[in-house]
Amino acid sequence: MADNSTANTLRRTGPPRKTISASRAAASADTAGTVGTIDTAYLQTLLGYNARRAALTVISVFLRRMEPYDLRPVDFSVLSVVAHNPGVTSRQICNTLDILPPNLVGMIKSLQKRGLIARLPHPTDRRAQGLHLTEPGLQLYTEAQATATGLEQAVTDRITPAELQTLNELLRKVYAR
Amino acid sequence: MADNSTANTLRRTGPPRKTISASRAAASADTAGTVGTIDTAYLQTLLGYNARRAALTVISVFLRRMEPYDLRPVDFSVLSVVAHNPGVTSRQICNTLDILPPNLVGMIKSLQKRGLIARLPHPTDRRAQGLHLTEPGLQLYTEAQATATGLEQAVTDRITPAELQTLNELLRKVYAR
DNA sequence: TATTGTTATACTCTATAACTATA
DNA sequence: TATAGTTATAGAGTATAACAATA
Repeated sequence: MADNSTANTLRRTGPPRKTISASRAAASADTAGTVGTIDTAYLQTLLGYNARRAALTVISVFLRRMEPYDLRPVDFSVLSVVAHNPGVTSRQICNTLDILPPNLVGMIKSLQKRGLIARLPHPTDRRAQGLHLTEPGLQLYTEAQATATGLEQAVTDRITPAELQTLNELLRKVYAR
Repeated sequence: MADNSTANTLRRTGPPRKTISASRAAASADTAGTVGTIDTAYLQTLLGYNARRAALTVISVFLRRMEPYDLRPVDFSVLSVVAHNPGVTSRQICNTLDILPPNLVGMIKSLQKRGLIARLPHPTDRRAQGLHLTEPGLQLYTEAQATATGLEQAVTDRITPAELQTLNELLRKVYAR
């Protein structure tokens, strides 16, 4: 935790401060030019900063635990959407996960090459293709999903399950626009 | 919000599901191969997914509103640390913001070239250099900080200020390890 | 021997333009 | 005329190795 003496003046809920001179003075009052503990109190008031740091923390654990399945977060997300929405098209995945079409092509190709997904002709639109998990794909994804659920519990061991649910709900309210 | 009939079975707080067949059946029961609304209920239970989506949402607004200052999120973070910790060293910034030293060099160089920061000889360590905001740097950062505070309020208009504070506190508990 | 700042470089991620086949 | 999928490619972001100067 950062120094509370300066944090209190920065974390107040009122209007934005006009200057930052108070906290500058507080941070450099003791020595001339050297800094001990770094004051990040202001950045810690920013949702963008906190959300990004938290996401990177979770993702680093994700990368480690998903190594056995050779799945990056985006691969897992794609598999998850296909698993829960058999017959989904590439374009639908792009819209759902905010992936640009050219960047999805390689992922789909790779997952298909690994035998995890299959592309079937779309029943009504000959331009599109319906994506489905293969049997090995379903087996791998099922294990990966259990791993994902487990690592979430591990990485959130500093908050209660109720707090985690609150956290997820609040985050969804921010990005669901 | 996603379909609650399937979401309820996926969002429960018990142990991980062994299979995903129930939600697959639910998603594809009506038509053979086509998908209407995409079910992302499972992904929405993952903090990693929600935090990343929320961060990207905030960042996209950040990029737009910070255009007048020509500051990316990382530039703003660096300026913020320097502003609140005059005399801080590059290495300290790297440790604080999780930036690798080689990737900070160019940013510092650029901010210095723009006349926003100055590198002064470190008082006790001749290898290091203390970073400080210039007067124009302080002026620009002060405006940018007010803009950042303002855009946070705009992007979190779906939750209350109290909820935002809860959200930020919970996120910090996740990444402060 | 370890650390600060740096260069060079490779790798990954993200974004844009343009094409084809079909709607 | 618009959309689904694709190719090629550019740009931004992130990573490792290795070096000189100093601790």
